Amino acid sequence: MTHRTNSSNDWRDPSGRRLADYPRPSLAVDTALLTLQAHADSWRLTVLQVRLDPARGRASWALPGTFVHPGETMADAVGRSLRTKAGVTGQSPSQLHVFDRPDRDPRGWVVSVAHVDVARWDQIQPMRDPRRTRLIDVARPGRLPYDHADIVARAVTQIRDEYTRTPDPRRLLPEPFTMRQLRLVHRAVADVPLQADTFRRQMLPHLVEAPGDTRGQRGRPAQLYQRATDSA
Amino acid sequence: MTHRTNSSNDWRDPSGRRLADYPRPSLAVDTALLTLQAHADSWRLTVLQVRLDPARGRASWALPGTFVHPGETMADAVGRSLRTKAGVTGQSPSQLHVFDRPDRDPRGWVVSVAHVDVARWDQIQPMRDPRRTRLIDVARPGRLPYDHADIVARAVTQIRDEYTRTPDPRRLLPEPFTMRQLRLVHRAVADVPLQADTFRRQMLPHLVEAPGDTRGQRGRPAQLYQRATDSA
DNA sequence: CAAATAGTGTCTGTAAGACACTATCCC
DNA sequence: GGGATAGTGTCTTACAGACACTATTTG
Repeated sequence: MTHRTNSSNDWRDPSGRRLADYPRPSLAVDTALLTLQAHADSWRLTVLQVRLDPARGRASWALPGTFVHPGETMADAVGRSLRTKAGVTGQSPSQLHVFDRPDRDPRGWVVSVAHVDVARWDQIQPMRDPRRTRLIDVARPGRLPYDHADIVARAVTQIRDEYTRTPDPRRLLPEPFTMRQLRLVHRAVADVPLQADTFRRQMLPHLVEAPGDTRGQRGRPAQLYQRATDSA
Repeated sequence: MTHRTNSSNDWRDPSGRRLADYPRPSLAVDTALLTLQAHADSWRLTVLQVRLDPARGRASWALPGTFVHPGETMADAVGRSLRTKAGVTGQSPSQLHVFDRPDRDPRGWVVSVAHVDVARWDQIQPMRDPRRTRLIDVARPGRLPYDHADIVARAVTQIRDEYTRTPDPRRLLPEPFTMRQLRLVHRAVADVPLQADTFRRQMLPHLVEAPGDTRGQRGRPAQLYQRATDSA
């Protein structure tokens, strides 16, 4: 909607009514925060869930979400919900889909914008309260209320798609990193084996060599890399 | 946001307030309806714009949009705005992006969900009122208010992306069609020359032959095709 | 016949996928 | 040396892009 008007909240439409006189929905955000969890010598891809109102009978889990407050962007609200409900900070989720069935929430007219991001759990774990948060494998996210199972499925598809094009676009790895570290991260996201030589040749055009010494591990020392500027 | 509650609008939060007691944004939809316009013996890709409030001085144009009403989905609102503002029916736009800067609309807190679809103008033209609607080349959409220039750019990118994968996914062509008709439509969307032989070999796996006679045109008659079920 | 469009044969370059091999470290 | 990891050479297959050619119609 786009009528240009004088800049004041006294704006009135042709029938003399102000914007605030019309019914409006509540605006919510829900976030699928996919997390890489260390598991044996690789990673597992899970999704962060938070406990709903523990007073209400048996455990019930959902994606973290909140209503958007006035003066706030959806990104602000996502950050706030992750911080207050799961102790997670520093994420920058992106929009995934808007859920707007008028009857989707029994509390009334609530439109929810689903968001997605990825993080390594070992970088955000210190703030976790295990009684209020849990990490569930993305393949079996459990019973989730509302559209949350749908959100998880879309989130996984979205992130897998991003990770087929470019090296670690969500910056799970700090630079510089070795090709092996990059491959293990991509392996966890994609959930299919990635052959080392093919993967290397796909990624090399989007990487530049970085200085540094990787001796001290088993095997031949590896070259360090950074993301090339063309791959963000 | 996702607390499971009893299904009634009397729901109250821990401080005893109802949903309706919290401030809510107005929810709007805006639609970039890209249109293929016959032009010489090919097509031009344009975007539909509608005139804003003609009483307000010199002409000003914008993408069609409206506020979402209670009980309505965003898809409903998009259909209503296209019908009442441009006389266009039968489209099924898809979500593109949510614009939510708190200060983006001088009338107050307005969150807008941008949508996109494509149509052939010769199929919707009969209802057009030329004083209230116009079609502008997508490369130079003119001065547009709010985020509308951004919406057009995203819409074009989105549609071009869809049309690189599959034959006419938005069903601009009625079945059956010839390879030439398909190529001209894709050519207009992509805005780059498409070589006939390469295009054919890319599309054939997603098409099945259809019966019918195409004699009566210039040159050798062409095979008719339908979309294969795997390319919806 | 010419003009026009439809469709195929084929060459070249590139890249994915796979396997084998070499390279360089730690123990 | 043996084990482990890093990295390269190279073969096969596939396919995009391009050009040339054949095929079938109208006028």
